[in-house]
Amino acid sequence: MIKQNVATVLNGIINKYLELEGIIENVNFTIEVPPKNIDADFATNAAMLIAKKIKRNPRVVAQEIIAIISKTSQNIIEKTEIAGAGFINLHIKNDALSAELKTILKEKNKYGSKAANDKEKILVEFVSANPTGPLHIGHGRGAAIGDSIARILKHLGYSVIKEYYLNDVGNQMLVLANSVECRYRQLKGEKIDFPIDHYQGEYIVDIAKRLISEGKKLEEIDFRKEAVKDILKIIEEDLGDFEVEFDNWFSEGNIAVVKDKNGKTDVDKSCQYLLEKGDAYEKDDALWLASTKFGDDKDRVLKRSDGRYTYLASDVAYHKNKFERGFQKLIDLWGADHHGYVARIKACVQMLGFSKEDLDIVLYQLVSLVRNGQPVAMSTRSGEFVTLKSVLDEVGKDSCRFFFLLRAPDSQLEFDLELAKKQSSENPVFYVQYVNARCNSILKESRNRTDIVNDTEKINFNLLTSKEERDLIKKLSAFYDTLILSEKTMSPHHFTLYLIELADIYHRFYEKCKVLTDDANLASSRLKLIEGVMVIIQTSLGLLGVSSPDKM
RNA sequence: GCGCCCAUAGCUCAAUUGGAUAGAGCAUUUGACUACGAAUCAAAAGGUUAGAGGUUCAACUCCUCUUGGGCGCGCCA
Repeated sequence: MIKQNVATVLNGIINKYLELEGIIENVNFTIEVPPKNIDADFATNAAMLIAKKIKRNPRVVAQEIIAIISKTSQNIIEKTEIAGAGFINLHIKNDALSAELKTILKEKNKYGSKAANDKEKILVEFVSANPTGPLHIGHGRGAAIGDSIARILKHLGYSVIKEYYLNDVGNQMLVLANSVECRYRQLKGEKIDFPIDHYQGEYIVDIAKRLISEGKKLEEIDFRKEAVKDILKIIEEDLGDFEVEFDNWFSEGNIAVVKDKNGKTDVDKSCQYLLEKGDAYEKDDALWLASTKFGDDKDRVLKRSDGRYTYLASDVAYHKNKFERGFQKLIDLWGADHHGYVARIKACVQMLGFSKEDLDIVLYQLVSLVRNGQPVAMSTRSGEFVTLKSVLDEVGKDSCRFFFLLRAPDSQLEFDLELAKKQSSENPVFYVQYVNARCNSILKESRNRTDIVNDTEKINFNLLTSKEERDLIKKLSAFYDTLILSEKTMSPHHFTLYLIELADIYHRFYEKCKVLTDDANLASSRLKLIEGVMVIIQTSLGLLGVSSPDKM
């Protein structure tokens, strides 16, 4: 949070400066880590932005600002200089870095957290795969991203609920039920063809086999119920292996089937609501959503002329239900192939009286699997799709989750099974986990010494002055920046990149600075730095759902 | 035809949302283990950010067009 402290200080100074210049509006300046060739801890573009507003030379403005800094901010900022077109470069005092390290050691895995009190309630809905088969690898990416977003928001103090929306009614359920029934009949010796558009997977046969082994007779079987039961069990096991846990499973039946005392479902009522409000209308015997009012390409059907509702009608009722449960913010994770639905759902949200920002839709691109340079085909109905389970069994949970989170959700992900399996430097998961193992090894070794000081209060942090040590502390503090950035962009991939960079800086520190030196004071303070590294590595990996082994 | 996303080093991808000389990993070349783990480090090489215009003190980032790719456009889910 060093950056935030600097920001607070600079904000005060800039506002004061603006006041003197008679400028009322705010200036949205940035504080950044300068490129490697620049010798400074942070840099700000404030002077350039102000100069533009008041039409003066940016370097002159910068000069006036650093004059104020040197008068008022000596507790944090060691020195400043002007560079380039008018950047102000800032050098941070060692005391400020030490203080940050102490905070990390004190707060441990709560570092960067905020009090949970008056924060928003957020609902993150993800995976939500139809219960028609095991999860495939695309669902896995959604699971990894959704779960990680939830963990990040939780760490930031939000009250977060993770929900799985279960489409357990409707057309595909009939197909599913019929698929199982066909397999059942075939196993019983009937010569019937299995329809080409039905679910081909072996798991369908397994369900039929179970029903036969339990001695169930054809007439007494509810194939839909039996199939959903077994498949849900499979999905729950897959998610369990992936260490993704849901707080709530929301059945579509709740809103589409369950009726109140007037015989109305939630879907009936929300359609009625829209109709009365004028956001839905009847045409050609169907009920239409006037989504063009809120920027959609065309209006959409809610209820077909044959009286059946569309999927969209359920979705309206479902999102209404979410808001009614008291969530201020909804986050939906969808595969990118659903992007065409964004406009209409955002329209619904606004018709329900909320702002379109109250619903955040994170689209993630598909995963393309590669094995031996050959792309692996993925189709949910072909029967030869790649299940999440098969990938998990092959490469392990940690690699799998890390790889899914390696890229921004928006970019397509190439998942190389052979690479993810490698326990070598080619594999970034191991590169990061190795840091924790190395640190742990040093801690273990340090216990053989009697001259090490353990009490943080008695440590002399001013001994940590080398470039490597300073870089490491600054990077630990950037954990918070990464949290904020991940929240802002709804994208956990910043953490995988952060961890790789942190590991890089740690390994450089390791080469240059021997921790267990003969100098007991120096060794003690460096050990505290190691502890800080472990706190941040473990917390960060935790946010990604990846473990931090003590040894590898 | 219309809409959304994308195009960055040989490959897979970043770039703190408009900042300084565009960065990592892999692959290639060269060096470093009698110090806490070499699953590591140091160094070299690799780029007209698809192309052309525009806005800006500053553009991979914003705007327009062109080219090439992915996806979506049903009273399907």
